[in-house]
Amino acid sequence: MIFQTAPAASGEPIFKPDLVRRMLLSIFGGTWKAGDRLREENLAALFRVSRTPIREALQELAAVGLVELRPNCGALVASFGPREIEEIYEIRALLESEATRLACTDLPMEELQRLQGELTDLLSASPRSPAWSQRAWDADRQLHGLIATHCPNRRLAREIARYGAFVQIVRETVGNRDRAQEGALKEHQLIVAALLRRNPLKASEAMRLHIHQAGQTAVEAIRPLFAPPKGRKK
Amino acid sequence: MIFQTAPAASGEPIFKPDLVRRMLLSIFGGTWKAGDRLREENLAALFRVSRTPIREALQELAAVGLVELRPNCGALVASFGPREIEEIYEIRALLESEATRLACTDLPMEELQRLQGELTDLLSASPRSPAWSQRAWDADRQLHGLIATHCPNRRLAREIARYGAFVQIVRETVGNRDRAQEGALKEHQLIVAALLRRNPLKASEAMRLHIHQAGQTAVEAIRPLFAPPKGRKK
DNA sequence: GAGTTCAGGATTGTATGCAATCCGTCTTTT
DNA sequence: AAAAGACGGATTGCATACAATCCTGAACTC
Repeated sequence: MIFQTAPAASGEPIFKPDLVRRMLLSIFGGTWKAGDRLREENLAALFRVSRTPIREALQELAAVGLVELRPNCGALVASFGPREIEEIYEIRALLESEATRLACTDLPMEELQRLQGELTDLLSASPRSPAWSQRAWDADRQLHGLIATHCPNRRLAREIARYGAFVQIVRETVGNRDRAQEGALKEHQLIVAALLRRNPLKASEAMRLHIHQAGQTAVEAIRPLFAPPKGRKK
Repeated sequence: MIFQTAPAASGEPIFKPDLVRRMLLSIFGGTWKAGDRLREENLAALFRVSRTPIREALQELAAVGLVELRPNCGALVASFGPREIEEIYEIRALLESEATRLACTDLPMEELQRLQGELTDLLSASPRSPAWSQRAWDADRQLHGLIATHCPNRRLAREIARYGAFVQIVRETVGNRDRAQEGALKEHQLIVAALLRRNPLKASEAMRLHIHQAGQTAVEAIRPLFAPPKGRKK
């Protein structure tokens, strides 16, 4: 098991935001395999709710592409291997680099400088404790969030946010890898430096590279989970 | 999905997609204004169904961004003026230019040559009849469809298809404008020529410009509808 | 008179029951 | 015996009923 997957017969009722999230974790965590057919009644029993919220949760998951909803045939779990992860990061790289380019001139200097300081602190900190990892991820979220917030194309920001769930879950799956995090922080420094110089193209390209790197890390971390072909290919 | 109602494999009247499409047309057609609060019970009465399919349709519309779904507050019709159209075309330009770049080497020569011939025919045809417009739109769809089909990043193709609904509806709103269509055909020629030369960067850039131009046309066509807040709406 | 609180109505969220549909299997006919 | 059609179980799609929540407004207190 990759990480703590939800089910396990807790007697407490589940509320909708949690419901979607828990189903998402179950899907991504490997409770079900790609191509599995999810039956509403089973899910309803599993999560202790009726079929109605289950159906709505499935629709939300289908909108993000985690399940395929076929009329009168139920929900099929989408495939989610290294290839799909790579595709997602390719799209993220596109969207976020563009957002970086567009937001570059609007980003408040003081925020950028604060982030720059935080990045320097993090990289010079000696112990790579879990707390350090947490701070590093917070810094990552702050940078991406800052750009999304100041992106003049609101729909673009929205599309980026759509992929936030994936990123979050991939992170939880990948786990804390100091080496990768350190690399990410250095890439962040490049981005912030370009933003401070108000150089949209440089910043955009730095962001593209950063997400490309993150994608490679994620793919490498996930590949072993899919490497042993345990037969269930079809 | 939402538009491109099921490929007519079965001629039967499909209920739910039809419902979503009708709501979509109502929203975009001006039955409701931006910010209007849609109440499920009213919609249910209007479309003669119960609230359950209405809720599901609203979720689908929310997934595409046509309504904003707020917990316990119902569905708010999203704003849809020139600014939003511009944003959409900006994103389309990003996605489709990348898809063009990725698909460039895989596109079958014969299809490209056929399209090239069709474009030449269309541009040399003298009468700009409605039939000509139809053929021109078909050629447009074929080009974009061809690229999406051969795009190795399947999720990217899926995201592009998500915006197909907007494109379709914007077209119906904008109507056929010969001058714009003629320009689009010439841009198509540039794209196809680059694809035939297997030049991904040139093709990608040509696609980006093409969609940018189409976006400008759409914005100009839609702006007058929003300039005076008088009743172009019912 | 203004702010607060509580009650009532209105609206969304959830549960359950029923109808329509699909798939597997068995029977019947050629 | 093989193929085709029909029947039954299983599952999704829809409708209705109920519970929880939110907004409105008015009355009450300070």
